Amino acid sequence: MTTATPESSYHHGDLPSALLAAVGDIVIEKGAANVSLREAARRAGVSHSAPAHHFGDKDGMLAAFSHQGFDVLAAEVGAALEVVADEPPEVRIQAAGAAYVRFAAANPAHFDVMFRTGLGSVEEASHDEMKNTGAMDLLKELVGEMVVEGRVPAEHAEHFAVSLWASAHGLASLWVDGAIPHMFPGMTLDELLDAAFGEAMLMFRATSLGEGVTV
Amino acid sequence: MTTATPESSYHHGDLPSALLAAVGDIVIEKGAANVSLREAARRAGVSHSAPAHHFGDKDGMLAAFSHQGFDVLAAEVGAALEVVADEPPEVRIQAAGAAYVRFAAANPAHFDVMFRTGLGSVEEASHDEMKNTGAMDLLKELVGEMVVEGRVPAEHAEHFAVSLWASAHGLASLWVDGAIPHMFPGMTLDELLDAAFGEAMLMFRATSLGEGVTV
DNA sequence: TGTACATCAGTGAACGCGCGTTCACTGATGTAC
DNA sequence: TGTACATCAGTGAACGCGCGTTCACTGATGTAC
Repeated sequence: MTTATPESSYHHGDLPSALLAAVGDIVIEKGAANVSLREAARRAGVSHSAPAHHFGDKDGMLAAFSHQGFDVLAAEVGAALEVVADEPPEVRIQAAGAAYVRFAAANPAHFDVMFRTGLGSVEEASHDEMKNTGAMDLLKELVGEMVVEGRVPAEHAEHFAVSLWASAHGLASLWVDGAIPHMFPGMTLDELLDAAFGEAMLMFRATSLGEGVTV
Repeated sequence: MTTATPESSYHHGDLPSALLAAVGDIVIEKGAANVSLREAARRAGVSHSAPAHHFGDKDGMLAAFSHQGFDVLAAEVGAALEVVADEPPEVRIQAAGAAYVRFAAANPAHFDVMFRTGLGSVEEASHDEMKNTGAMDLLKELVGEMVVEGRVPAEHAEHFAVSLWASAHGLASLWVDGAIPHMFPGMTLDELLDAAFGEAMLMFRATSLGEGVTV
């Protein structure tokens, strides 16, 4: 049993991971805007020019952090779906939506960099990640199953999909930045997930879309 | 008729407004993280130390920009509600939600700074603005009317309110950062607002909340 | 109408700071023979 | 087992930059009398 921390070694062992962990800490403590190569290096206990070795430049480091988040998100949604693999599509949509919001709540720094970094920044890269992990395909596929089973009129499938995505994304955003706990103290995430993705709600959304009065 | 631009004058005329307009442009072009006092001053054609005169410091300038956004949001939601003042509460909720999303789509820079500046920044100030403009009170009041009319069980009122807020906020976020147009090209905002806040949808949400199967 | 003065708006030089990036380097590790 | 060498990981000095903030200043405007 060797000492767990090889602190006298010249090589770090797993510097990329340590740097990404540092990025997460910085985002939580000082906001995504204050992430810097030098600060991440400092926290990883390494010279300020070391990060460039692994990530090329600052954008590269943030992109790696974001990518890590998309991997975790995909894994967690996937795991949630395995549990309900044999259930009808509305139950699986419910599970996927809940996993999306829970991911955000559990990984606020990642969610922030992935989706909330703001206008003019790495947006397009994020959209591509979203496509590459197949998240959007998955949503469309689940909605597609509901169409096949006759539960969603084909012409409303896309609106249904976007509407679900927006519910999940809005819940995640407001929860992560503390707005919900601030305005409605004591409310739990489980209650909210149930209100937004409860089965009765999903079934109604699926069938009634487009039948409402025009705004 | 004098020349519209008093360019030789020492005093600007309305420098605060010009600076806030510059902030908006910077947010759109380079992201909220790249807003600086000096860049705003440059765009307003004024010395780099002028902004401090009006806003104190950088945080003050961003707070003023955010405040301006909350004012516009409150005005637009108010105007939308006047049109439907005599309608039942679910119609007014629909109108308010649509106004919220339309505000974001029309003022992406403001929406970004108000709500999406990220963890660790001016969050708490934003929550307070939200309270001060009475936006949250308004939502609670409208939902309260539905409770009084027996359309929402009192114990589900808060979940209903949050669920509506999340839908609006998610739609606004995904629309503003281009995710929806990117994933679902050709979709219009009106279609989405109808899907999310259509009257049938609202009525169902109001009555069915909490009756779904637990997640 | 004119003068004195206070107030306000904007200037420009100066400061110190943290940053991203480059580059020649050195320490450590692995591999071929 | 030992040696030579290539490759990789991290160092530290140096650069130039844009920034926020301060401060004594000056130009313009308004107000009291």
